[in-house]
Amino acid sequence: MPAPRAVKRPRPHKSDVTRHKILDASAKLFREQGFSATTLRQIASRAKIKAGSVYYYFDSKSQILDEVLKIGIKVVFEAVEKAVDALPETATGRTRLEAAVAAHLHTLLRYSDYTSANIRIFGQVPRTSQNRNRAIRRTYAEYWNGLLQYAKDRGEIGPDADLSLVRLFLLGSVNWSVEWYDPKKKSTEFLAKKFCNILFEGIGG
Amino acid sequence: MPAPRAVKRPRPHKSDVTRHKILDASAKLFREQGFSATTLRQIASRAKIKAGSVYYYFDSKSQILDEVLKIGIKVVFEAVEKAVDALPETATGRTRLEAAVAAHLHTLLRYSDYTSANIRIFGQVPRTSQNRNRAIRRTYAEYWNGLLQYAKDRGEIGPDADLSLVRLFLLGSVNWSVEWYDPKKKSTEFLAKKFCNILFEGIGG
Amino acid sequence: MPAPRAVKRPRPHKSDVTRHKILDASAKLFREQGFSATTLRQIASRAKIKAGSVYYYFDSKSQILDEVLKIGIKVVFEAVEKAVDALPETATGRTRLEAAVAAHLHTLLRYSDYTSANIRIFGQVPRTSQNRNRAIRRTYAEYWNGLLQYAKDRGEIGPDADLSLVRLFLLGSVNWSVEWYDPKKKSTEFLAKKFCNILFEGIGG
Amino acid sequence: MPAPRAVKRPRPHKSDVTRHKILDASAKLFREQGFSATTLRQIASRAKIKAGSVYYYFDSKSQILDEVLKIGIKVVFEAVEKAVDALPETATGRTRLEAAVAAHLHTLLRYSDYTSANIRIFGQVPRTSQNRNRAIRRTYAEYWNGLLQYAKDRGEIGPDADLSLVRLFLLGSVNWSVEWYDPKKKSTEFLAKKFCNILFEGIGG
DNA sequence: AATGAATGAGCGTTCATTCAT
DNA sequence: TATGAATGAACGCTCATTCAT
Repeated sequence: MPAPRAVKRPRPHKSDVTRHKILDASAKLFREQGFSATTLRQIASRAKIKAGSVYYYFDSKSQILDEVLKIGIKVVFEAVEKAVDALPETATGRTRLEAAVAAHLHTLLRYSDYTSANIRIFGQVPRTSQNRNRAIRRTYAEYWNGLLQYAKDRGEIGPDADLSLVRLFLLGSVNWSVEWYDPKKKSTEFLAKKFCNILFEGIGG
Repeated sequence: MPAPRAVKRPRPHKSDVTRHKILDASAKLFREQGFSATTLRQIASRAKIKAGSVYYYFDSKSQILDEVLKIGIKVVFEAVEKAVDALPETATGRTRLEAAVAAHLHTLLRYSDYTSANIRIFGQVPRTSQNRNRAIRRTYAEYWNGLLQYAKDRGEIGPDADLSLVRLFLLGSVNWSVEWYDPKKKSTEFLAKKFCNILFEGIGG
Repeated sequence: MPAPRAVKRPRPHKSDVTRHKILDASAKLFREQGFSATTLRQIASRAKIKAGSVYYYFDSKSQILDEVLKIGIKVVFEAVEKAVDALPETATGRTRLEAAVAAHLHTLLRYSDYTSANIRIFGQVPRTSQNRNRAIRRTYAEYWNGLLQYAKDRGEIGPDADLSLVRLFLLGSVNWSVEWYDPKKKSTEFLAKKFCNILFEGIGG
Repeated sequence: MPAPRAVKRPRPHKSDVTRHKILDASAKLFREQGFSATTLRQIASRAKIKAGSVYYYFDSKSQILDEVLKIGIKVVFEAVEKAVDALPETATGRTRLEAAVAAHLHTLLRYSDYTSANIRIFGQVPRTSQNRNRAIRRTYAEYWNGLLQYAKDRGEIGPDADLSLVRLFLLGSVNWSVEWYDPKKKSTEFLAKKFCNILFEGIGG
């Protein structure tokens, strides 16, 4: 997850600002209503411009979608990487996983409409858009596999575990939280801890 | 969750058949494309009738949605209950949970477009329709809480576990499988077993 | 205006009854909403049958319209003729006119939905239906011309009066009352008297 | 009834022109066929735009109706007021009434599709639209009452006359002319004169 | 850089009508 | 005699998109 956008364009043009407003508005609306229930006019209205102006920045509604989907993964990927990298080299595999889960959850539930939009709508979006998002998703999945492999190599995960399945199991729980999470009740850090506890120790009495 | 439809109407009218075809077509399409990307004409075409005829059976597209959502929970609820009830009285809490997970997964992934449609689209559907589906969803959630409580009471689940959170964690993983499951790779029974193993024993080495 | 229906069919078949119910329902609805805003299903529902059954009695919606329009004039024509014929031979032209106005008003405002429907909707109905109603309307107009001519011949109407224009003026006022008449405020007899007073004596001080 | 639109917007936008074309087309079609028999596509076609474009200017078909109905009364009101105001202060009540009738008739029969549409369709239009038109209709009726009262105060109308009834009688005749008037046969001025003669002197021999 | 105006395609829905039963 | 089921055409309306300004 390299190449922060800011390197390319140190001082954002006005156009960059508007472009961002369109994307922000779209992410929020896609997340709330889904892609096809969201109209260009809703997007434009939230971005405080007129519908026609959107086409100065994007060729089509599905180009906006592609960008939103891409940013959604990019943002969560960067956050997770950053959280793991911030750990001391001596950190255990489990500590790393906990940091990753916490960062993923925080991004998904508190920070980024792009990520939550991606997680929520991916399955209902036109297949062509899904396909365009698949490469980056795969890279992100590989990163998690790496995290799990690291722990397994160090004996923190039992030798019989099917890591792909574990990843699916863990990220399933985690992503599904977008459907029920209420920020007034629990913090994302608390949740991350609990999820990792269950994952590692199980609930058996 | 009893009441098999067949008892009420032993010989279905022609109209019942068409009504069912409409619902089946809708469930499949909603599941694939989401609610608002699905058109009445697509539904009609899959049901092999003309678009106008749909209105002989339903007042509106969202009435179809309501019915699809309702059936989606009803069907999985009935399947899970039936699977658990089929167990001997002596079955452990964990066995019951495993049977429940297997039945839920099978219904969701192999059997019912209604259930998978519900799980997939609920979050992107108009709030009014969500609300109309909430009562039965709550009942279903209560049933799972009961299953977990049973295991906890018998000491199969540790005394500190927050059962609501466990349910969310477990059903999250399970429901999320709708996004990645490939019937050619693993059976739902295998998956159920694995999920329960992770849940109870954890992956710790 | 001869041929009372009962002569042709002394004992009405059941079908005659239903046919009548359809016509009654149509007249009422056409009068209230106009022709094209009235649906076959509304008609059927008021007649307590199903929409398809209407076609056992009529070939099309506009055939119903034709019949309603025809009956509308027939009924008021018969009522007016009867009222005039009931007068003694010695009755003056003005008395005859007053009786005619009273009968027309009563039929239009209190008695027949067919007549009020005709008066209200004629101008907005397809030209073909208008044309089919024109013959009987002309006959009715001639009858009024006769009434006026009778009065003029006897010197009750000034020799310079253009009778066609007088008829238009009088029947205009009278027919327009369908737009404002409130049965709780004035009787049709009172109105007829007033109208004739204005027509004959004017309002000049 | 003053307020010439032109003062507000000296140079009409292109949009104003199209808006007007839509209203003109609607008034003409409503007048000819009634409200509900008139389709958006007919309106658009007469306005030389596409059906969808109508919605750039109006929210709904019934908003067009409301505007047409309002303009219909506004226009005839303004014309009548202007005609009466053009008379010398010394003009008699009868002269004023004659001018008013002439202006009303001319607007209704020769000048404004809005006014003739209003007069013809009001009774068959949805009640909600009727109600929205009622305020301005009432104001117009009051104006006529004022005209009649003026004549009565000066002794030109007999002291026993019920002015509301007289107004209904007169305007009934006048409005009804929309159903039979043929511009090739008589001028509206001629008709106005005749109507007032009958009204004031009656036809008595 | 942004918009007002317009469009074409298609949407959910209605409705007169048909017809086997 | 009447209806349940279905249809085809059209309706009011929405929407992504275009483009001159």
